[in-house]
Amino acid sequence: MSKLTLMTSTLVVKDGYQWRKYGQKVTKDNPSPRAYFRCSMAPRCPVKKKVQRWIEDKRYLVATYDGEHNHDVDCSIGQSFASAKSSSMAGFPSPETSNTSRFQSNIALDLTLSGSSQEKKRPSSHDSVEEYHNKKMKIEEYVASVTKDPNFTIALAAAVASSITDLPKPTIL
DNA sequence: CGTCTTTGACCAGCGC
DNA sequence: GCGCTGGTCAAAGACG
Repeated sequence: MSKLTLMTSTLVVKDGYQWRKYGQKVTKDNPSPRAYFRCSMAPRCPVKKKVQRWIEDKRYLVATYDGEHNHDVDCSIGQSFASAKSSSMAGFPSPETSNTSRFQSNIALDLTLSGSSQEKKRPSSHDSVEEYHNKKMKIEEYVASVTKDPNFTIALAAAVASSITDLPKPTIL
């Protein structure tokens, strides 16, 4: 739950649009809760987005877009999109990608979690090394297929740019 | 004080 | 017709 809260706490995600969460539901096919978002940049924008953790690997987020934006990306947001505050939505496709791939699913790579020490993706006591390698193979397979997509390069560039421009400040605790 | 998130309740569609 | 499931609404609380 806390991870989901983390996921949904950021309103401006890196697809350049502003989203408002209006619901959350646990679906049958995926134990991870699915969150429902609406575009809040334009009151009449019919676009909806469903965000759910990928069942194959919960480090990844899957965002499904429904509809088409009837407005442009806010320039300020669109620009800050490259250097937006780091959120777990990192790796979203660029605004252009989102528009051209309307009515299609977009995969959002959760890059921040990959570096999270809290993530328990290492082989645990009940997670054999073989199983771990199996999962790793699946991920690599998925990555290989994704990297063939030219849009992925754009998304990756945006994600890398954001991580560079938003280097964590030295926190004094 | 205004905005946003959370979450339980409600509704509609679909399969049996 | 009934039950299940996905999607949406709306009230309450949290936060800046």
